[in-house]
Amino acid sequence: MFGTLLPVWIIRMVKSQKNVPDDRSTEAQILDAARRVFVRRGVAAARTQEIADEAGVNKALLHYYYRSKENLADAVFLEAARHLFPPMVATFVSGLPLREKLLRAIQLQTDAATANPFLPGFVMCELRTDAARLTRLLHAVLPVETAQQQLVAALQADLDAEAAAGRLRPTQAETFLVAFLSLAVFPFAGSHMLNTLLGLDAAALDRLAAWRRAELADTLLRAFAP
Amino acid sequence: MFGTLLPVWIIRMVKSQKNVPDDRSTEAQILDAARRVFVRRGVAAARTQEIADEAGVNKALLHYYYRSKENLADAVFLEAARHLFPPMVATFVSGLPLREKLLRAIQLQTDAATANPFLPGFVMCELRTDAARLTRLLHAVLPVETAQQQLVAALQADLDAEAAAGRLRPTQAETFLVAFLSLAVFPFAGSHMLNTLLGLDAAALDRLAAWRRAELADTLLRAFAP
DNA sequence: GTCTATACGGCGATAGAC
DNA sequence: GTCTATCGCCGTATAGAC
Repeated sequence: MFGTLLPVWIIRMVKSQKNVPDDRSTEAQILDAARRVFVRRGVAAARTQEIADEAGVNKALLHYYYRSKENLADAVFLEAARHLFPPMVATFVSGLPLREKLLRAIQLQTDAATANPFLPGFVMCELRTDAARLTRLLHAVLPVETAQQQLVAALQADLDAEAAAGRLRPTQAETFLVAFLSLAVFPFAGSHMLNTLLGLDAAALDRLAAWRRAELADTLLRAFAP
Repeated sequence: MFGTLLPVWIIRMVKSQKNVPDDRSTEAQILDAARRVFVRRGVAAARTQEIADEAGVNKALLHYYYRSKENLADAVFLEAARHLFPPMVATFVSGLPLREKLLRAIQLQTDAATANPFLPGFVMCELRTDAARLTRLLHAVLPVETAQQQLVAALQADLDAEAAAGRLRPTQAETFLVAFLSLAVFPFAGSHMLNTLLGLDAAALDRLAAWRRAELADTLLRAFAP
């Protein structure tokens, strides 16, 4: 259907508007290799040669499929983000009780960070100095403004209801949300820091992750109790 | 006292063993410029030419004083870390009541992160994939193992005492410490993420910082209350 | 101490052959 | 689609004038 001499990024632009399934051979191998190397080295320190070696192809093929290391990093991010952000937003705007929302959100975040350690580090580090790029990537995954408004509005309604019932203090949704994200994301994003700074090894970090799955929702609710 | 033809990094090695005050002219200007450029671009994306321009000196002088970009980044880190980590450890091993310790620690962390946005990002991002370097740098600032043990032991004693008095649930020091660091550090380290993801502007982040200074200690204690 | 000038090597990007 | 060869940028390093 597509001429074999067309650069792949042009084919991809057409396919992305037509739901044509991608060819999952060399292109996917490069993406998998890139994810592994990015996780191992960080994007900045990753060498395209190492990615090519790990994928078993030539360095020039990376350019053929993705045109630049930056695009390759974006593709890795998007693949992971599509599996995390939409379900996360859907959870918070669902009709579930607040405690159930928190439990599901923690489950989503924990599973995503375990399956894909790339995501938190990439967002916090590589995109730190390029807000425009982060904005562009997020808009490829979510209707950001709409999702923000709906999520914050739904959470504020939950918090107001809990406050009216005397189960929580009056609380701003932003405050609660930042506390939630801090407790859920930081231990993954900063695992190296915790390892060196506090001497927490992989086993200790696993225990903490288990604690979060079991206790974080109730701990957070207790933190904002009257 | 030192020959003016000796490379500065050798002079520095001698001075660091003798408490000789550094010359605070060109060398300090380079350090200040490097800090600004590193904060603006991230270390990996920072160009040594931009640092030299910003310091008003030639690129060769960077090599004369610091030998490499990595050494320059280390120097920026050490300057900031010396002002944060030792007082932080001292606070936790002091004889103050737990609530006072938390209030002081939050004050220290907030002041440090405000005065020096370089630190959390540098540790979480640039040192993420180089544990050996982080370890080496920390040992230049603190007796890491000793400090870790004393801090965790002191905190565990506090938590046990509070639990015995019925004011807290039985709590592991590691769990409490990670929760504290998450809530105190993440909003700074991930400010760009919060900005784009949740639409929090600088004013909103300032309000959250004010909230943490005023409320975080009690919120954290409430989170681990019976 | 500070500068100009220059060289080397690594790496990302790219052209062109097949 | 895949490869070889090459270009250009940048960090590092050094020589040498003042």
